[in-house]
Amino acid sequence: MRVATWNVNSLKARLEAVEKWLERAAPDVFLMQETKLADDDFPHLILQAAGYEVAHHGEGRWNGVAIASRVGISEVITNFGDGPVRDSRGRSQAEEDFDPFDEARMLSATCAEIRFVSLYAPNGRQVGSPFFEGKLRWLARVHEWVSEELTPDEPVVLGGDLNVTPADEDVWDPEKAHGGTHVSAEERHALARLREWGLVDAFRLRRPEAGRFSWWDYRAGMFQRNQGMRIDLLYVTQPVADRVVWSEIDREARKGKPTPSDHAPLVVDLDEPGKSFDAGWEGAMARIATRK
DNA sequence: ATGCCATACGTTGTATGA
Repeated sequence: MRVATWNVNSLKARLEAVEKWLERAAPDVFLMQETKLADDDFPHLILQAAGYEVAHHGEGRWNGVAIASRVGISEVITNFGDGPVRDSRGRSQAEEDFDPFDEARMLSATCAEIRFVSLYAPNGRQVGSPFFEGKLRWLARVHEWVSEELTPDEPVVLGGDLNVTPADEDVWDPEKAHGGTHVSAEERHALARLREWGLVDAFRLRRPEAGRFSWWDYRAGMFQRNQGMRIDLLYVTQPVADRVVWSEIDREARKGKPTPSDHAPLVVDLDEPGKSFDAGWEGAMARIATRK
């Protein structure tokens, strides 16, 4: 069984790229973030034609999370079960009106007897800003929800764009990484609490090396220099960790035409390897190592 | 120190992203 997560940075802009990638990698369960769609605008027929049933939780202009499955989908929960979110089309963007719990950032469903959670953490903007405080509150809510609703001995896959690097080897240069967000001790502590509860970083079970990132800024040739961050994660409970046989970030998907998402998909295989593909790391890492 | 690029919304610019 293959599990994947990808921040697509607008499913409307990326629909063809996503269709092609589903053929390329053939995941059984596929978490998406930043669909940037209202629920009514989700292209269910196109995903259905590709073999997937989809649960989507959107709000229009920003955010939006989904779970696509070809092994069934049930028990859908949105926004921590705390009620509807606000439509972001035409709503206030004032700082004092920011509330991450009024945004479409959390969706959960059961597929093939595993509880999946698709997450899109707030960006945080600047350390110490109201947006950063909101990000920490939201990450704490993830921990609270997991603690109250799940147990570490049941199969859980919690993943998505967490907007936090777990450790320094997950960022090209912690000093230069956006003035502290995504690398701060507070944000990393929030991830550590999830691990202490019973979640394991599935990618790290199979890929211990530094320098394999899932996000690169569009600007300044960051991707070509492999100056990025690993902020897209699949955290799994031990019953799932025991089944992990392979993992990779698909760097090739960051090259899509006409424009790619600024994130690459993360793939984890359970029980047996899925469809094989060249993720493009071997040549890329060799070229980067020889560059001045 | 800032822009670099890309998205949506909607219009020749603004907000957001990480």
